Amino acid sequence: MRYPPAHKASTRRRIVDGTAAALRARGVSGVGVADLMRQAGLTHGGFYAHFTSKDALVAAAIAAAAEQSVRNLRKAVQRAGGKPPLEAIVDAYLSPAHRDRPERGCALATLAAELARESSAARRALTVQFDDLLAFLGEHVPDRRGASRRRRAMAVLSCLVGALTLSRAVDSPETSGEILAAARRYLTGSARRLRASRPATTSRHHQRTP
Amino acid sequence: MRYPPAHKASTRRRIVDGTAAALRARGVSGVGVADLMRQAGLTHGGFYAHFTSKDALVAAAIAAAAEQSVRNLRKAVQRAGGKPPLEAIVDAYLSPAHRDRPERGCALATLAAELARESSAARRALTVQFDDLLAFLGEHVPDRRGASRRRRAMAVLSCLVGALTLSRAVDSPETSGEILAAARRYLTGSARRLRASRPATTSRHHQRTP
DNA sequence: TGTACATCAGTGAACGCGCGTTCACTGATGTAC
DNA sequence: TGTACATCAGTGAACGCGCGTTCACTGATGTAC
Repeated sequence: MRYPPAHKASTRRRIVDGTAAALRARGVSGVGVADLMRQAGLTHGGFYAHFTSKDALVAAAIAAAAEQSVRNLRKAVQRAGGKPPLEAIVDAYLSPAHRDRPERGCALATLAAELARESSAARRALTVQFDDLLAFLGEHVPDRRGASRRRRAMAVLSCLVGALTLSRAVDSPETSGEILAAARRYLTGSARRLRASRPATTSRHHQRTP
Repeated sequence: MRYPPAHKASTRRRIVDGTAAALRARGVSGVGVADLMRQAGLTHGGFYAHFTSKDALVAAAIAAAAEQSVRNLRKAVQRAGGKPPLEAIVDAYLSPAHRDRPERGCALATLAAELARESSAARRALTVQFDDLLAFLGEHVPDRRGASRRRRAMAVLSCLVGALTLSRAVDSPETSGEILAAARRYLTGSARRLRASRPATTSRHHQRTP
């Protein structure tokens, strides 16, 4: 069964991508090595030719999910038209579509609580995702100074992750929608209030760290 | 081994309380029936004389944890002195002490993501905790109208839960502390800004729904 | 060009383990006579 | 007051199951001669 040189790498990618989705849908303890291999069209025995452990696969899958998340939010900013970028991000992140498709969404909302308990490569990968998202948010937050930009990005990200998680956890669809709407309004409202109090910087959404 | 009439109830309470702690420390899939019974000084066989299933115990434990959470926050408000109640709540919820003791803390932060995936009695219990915390926050939020009070309480709760979860997930102690501080500042700052813009209501923290 | 061999991604049986749940049993006590 | 029996919280062996991981093996292909 000798395969072309790129074959193994493409199999690996298939396993990682499938895991990235399954993981966000069912959590780390909700996915099994055998399931994941079957999903990639393989049997479980070959798993350890690709990864040293389940944790290593989970870490790789989180890294893949993280890239996808940031890419999606960048797209949302580009598609936003006249909308301030931060508003576009908040609307996309706190949309019913994101809530209803955890398998394609932000891994922080689905995995942070579970991974907080263990010290693993997976936790490391999740921290990297956190840093990436934070840097991305920092580009679009209305503050001027680096320190306050980082602070606000952290607060906004907390709100995003918390609201999405709660909107998924609550068992009433009405309440779920209310949570998303309330957080959207709170986040974009407080940015507007800040811009209004500092008219000089109103249109500086795209400012970046030097 | 006939026991006094109150004996069974007190055993049940011991199991529930132990589970309420273990659950928040290790998650639903991280605790086993046998462990929990051993922790209460019993063997696993007697479990089903007290509960119909693991899920039923988890639901009871979440209800117990919820009561404790709200009680703790009420205490924080009473102990606050001159501090606005909302600020006392935010400071208590986003304290390093709360972060470092998940087993005594808010169940939303530890269990929401995990329970969002299943429809169970446990998820129902968590929704009740959400409603309780929301009502409690609603008592102390700076808004006047009921609808905007509920909206703001939802946004604040989202921020609290998200920041606590992220501060536990991130693997750098410095970043963890920064997240807590940033969310504290954001939440109390935006309430202050709102109060400042409506001087007439500055001292109405304790106002309640009629 | 033809033959023998090395390679290595993938197979499938097996491992020890912990899980939630079931069930026949125990034995100290309260109750009936 | 003394004896026989019912009660029932708790015991511990056993169940089927799925888990992560290991390992001897397969077999189509590229390479060496």
